[in-house]
Amino acid sequence: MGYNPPPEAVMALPYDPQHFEAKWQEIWAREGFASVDTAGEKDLYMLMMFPYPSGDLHVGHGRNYILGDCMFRLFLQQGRRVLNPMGWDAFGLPAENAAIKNNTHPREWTVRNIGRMKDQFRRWGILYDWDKELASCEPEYYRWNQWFFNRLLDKGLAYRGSSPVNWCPSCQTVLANEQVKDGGCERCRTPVHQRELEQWFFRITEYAERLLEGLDRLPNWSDKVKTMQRNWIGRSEGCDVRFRLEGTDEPITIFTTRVDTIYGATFMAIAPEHPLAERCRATAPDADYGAFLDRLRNQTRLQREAEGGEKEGRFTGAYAVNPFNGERLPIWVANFVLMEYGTGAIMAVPAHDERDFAFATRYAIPIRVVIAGAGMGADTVLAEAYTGPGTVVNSGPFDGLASEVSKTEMGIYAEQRGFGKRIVRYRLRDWLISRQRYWGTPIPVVYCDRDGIVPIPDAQLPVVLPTDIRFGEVEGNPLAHSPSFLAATCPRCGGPARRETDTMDTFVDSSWYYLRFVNPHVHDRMLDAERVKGWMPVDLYIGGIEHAILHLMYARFFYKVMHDFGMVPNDEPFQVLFNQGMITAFSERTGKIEKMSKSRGNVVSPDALIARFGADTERVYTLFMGPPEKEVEWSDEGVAGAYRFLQRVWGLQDVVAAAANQPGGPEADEKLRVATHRAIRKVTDDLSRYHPNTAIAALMELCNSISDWQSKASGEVVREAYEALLKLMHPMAPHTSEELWQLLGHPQSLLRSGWPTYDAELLARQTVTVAVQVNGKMRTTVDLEPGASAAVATAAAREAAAKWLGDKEVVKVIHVPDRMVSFVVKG
RNA sequence: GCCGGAGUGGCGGAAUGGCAGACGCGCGGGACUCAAAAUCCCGUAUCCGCAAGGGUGUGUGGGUUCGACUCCCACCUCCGGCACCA
Repeated sequence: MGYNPPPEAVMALPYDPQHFEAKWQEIWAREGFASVDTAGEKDLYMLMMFPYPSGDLHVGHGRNYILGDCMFRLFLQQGRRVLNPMGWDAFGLPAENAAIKNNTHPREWTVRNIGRMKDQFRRWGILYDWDKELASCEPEYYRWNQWFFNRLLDKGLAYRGSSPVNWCPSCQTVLANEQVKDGGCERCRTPVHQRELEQWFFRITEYAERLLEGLDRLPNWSDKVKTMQRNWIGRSEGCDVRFRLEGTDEPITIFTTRVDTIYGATFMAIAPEHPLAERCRATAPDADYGAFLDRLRNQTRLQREAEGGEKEGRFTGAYAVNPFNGERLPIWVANFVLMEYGTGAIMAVPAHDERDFAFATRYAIPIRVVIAGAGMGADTVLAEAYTGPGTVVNSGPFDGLASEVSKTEMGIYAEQRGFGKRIVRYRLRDWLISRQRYWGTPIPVVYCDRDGIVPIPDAQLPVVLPTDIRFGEVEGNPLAHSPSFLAATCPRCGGPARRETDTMDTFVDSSWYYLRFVNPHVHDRMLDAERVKGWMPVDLYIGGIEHAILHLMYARFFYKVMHDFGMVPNDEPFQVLFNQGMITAFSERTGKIEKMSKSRGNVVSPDALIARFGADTERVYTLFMGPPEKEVEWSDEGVAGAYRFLQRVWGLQDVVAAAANQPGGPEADEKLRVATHRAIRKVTDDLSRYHPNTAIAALMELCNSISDWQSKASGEVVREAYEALLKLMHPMAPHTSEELWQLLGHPQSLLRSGWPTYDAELLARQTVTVAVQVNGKMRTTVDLEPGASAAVATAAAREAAAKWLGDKEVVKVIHVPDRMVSFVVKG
């Protein structure tokens, strides 16, 4: 059996995707398959994370968009009304750096790249509703960043504050905590420095609890992303306790999660940046105290981490009084206490905290057990800190309580006496949005000598980026050197004012673009309440895992704020989140398998690939490589396999034509029909759970079945199989399937030809192969009618397994209908 | 250290607790060809065996079960995140 080539005369042309791919791209665009009027009823809103228009797309980028297009086409074939827009995250540093390098304007570079990328999408056969296209660098878009900034300001959710911030000397700007990775700038890896600066913040900490709680209502987000966000938010329950600075009435507050150990505190430790540390400069006993402080404060995060947890400190000379027992505790400055977390001061309990233990050991500070675990007593000498639970000892009135109980009791005690408070703290910091760069949304405020910080009234928005800027001529932010931009009028008093020259973090843009897509042509307001109510939330959001914290947390924050403002109908923007894995490749330069990137020299360009094999080959291969959520390595051999598959499908048109009038036979017809309908069932199921890889495997099997039965089945059945194959493969290989569909004589696009349904009755009446086990070992199989009774199945299985059963006693028979029969025998 | 995910042929990978290795790549053999490429057909976990057949196999060790890649416990390795967070 196999491929019997039909006579030369009727042979179709060889598979040549160059010949028809562009044609179909044009037809799809012209017919407007992707356009949706959002004034109408919502069916489904799907979205890919909008890209930064960097210009060069490689096959690794393709994965995201190809997967999305595959799902989109499936939905369209199934007759659904789907909003699937695309836009550009168009502000950002690369454009500005390119402008400096080439002496152009960031806009030119950006617009050119957008053009290139749109063209790339088209050549991949990817459809979007381009009528909804937006670019965040357009005043039409970013004016709403400014408008929303004003709303945040109204509610006290935007504020200007001073705090130690991360400064990247290479990018010449500050960064949010979320944008610092391993102590370096996430973009350029330059170590960041801490600087005390006045900057604009969004009060995301106000929403910490709700950001945390909301995660529980997102069953269709991966645990990975949710865990990352939970870690980032870093909730911990504890107690603030107010100590007194000895010899004064001055309080010094610490935060602890282990108030149950407070009788074991033998010293207090404060961060080098703590105000008290500075005040003790003159009186501290160690001569190098001041130098020590300066050294710690000037350390970068990276340097601090490089010290590998080595505990170091100096005695300040001051003492704190423990409000629980009146004991005086020496106050030390310690390198392991962070000013950013809690109050920047801790009570140190060496017996029950590893860090405190290490520090106390080094500086010969007493260690006092107050929690006795199993086998421990009040006088146990510890070789290491005991951090587990136990019975409270050496703790006055609390002795004998279980540590968990005393944690609550002591908290209540402190509250009643007025020197403490049970409290929840978070690791999450407020979102620093100021950037000292040009290519971003101007922060809409002015500084007036008389009125101070004055926001630009809504009616005067947008504050537009000036265009008379020469790039590369001055250090730092060119806005700060633009006299026309700087000079402003105070909206309040009409006097002269200086305009804010910082721009907004580009993550502000991406925090709400998915809302603008619903009403991109509404010009008098940010959002159209009706349409937003109709279409939000996004049902399916596809993007890379690299945004697990940054974009996805900021967007959730914005959405919750908007919910509180009554602007959106619910409080989580993305129902289902699908994170596709990276495509990697071997890099000659580094000798490793790594993420594709220009700098690693391991990119595969889609241009050459499309020129040689066509876009469908790249699509099929990309989807076939492995499950889309996993990381996979690109292989040129694998591409050839995808090409071969498409070629075989193409070649089958001759087979179908040759079989057209043949009568077939009942057995062959049934066999091929079963193969066809099983494929329909499997492809439908697999695609709906985002497994295009196994869906393609099923298509390959159907293709093999058609080859196998083409000469024996009737022309009608062969054609049915082939038409199903074309419909089923359309989401993965849209050009090839459309062309073949048309060659079969169908005037309508596959996008309007429906999705096949399978004949459940046909599949249900097929004989089933039932496994036969003896003592748990798989021995043989029997073919049975579906739904065979236990008696029938057991009898057949007993006969088939006679060889293994012999005359042994059958103790038990387990029958799983249509699956297996298992004998348990004795002896 | 804590949290999440993963470990299956030469490779990418399939398998609601019920025939492990679908499908593809690669490799071997064959057909076609003067020859090669392309294409098509057959084979391809491993060990014993000419074969029929049988043994062993899903990171390691235990457990639950008639039956475990799948569930439970302990451990190892890799990937990702957080990390002196009090």
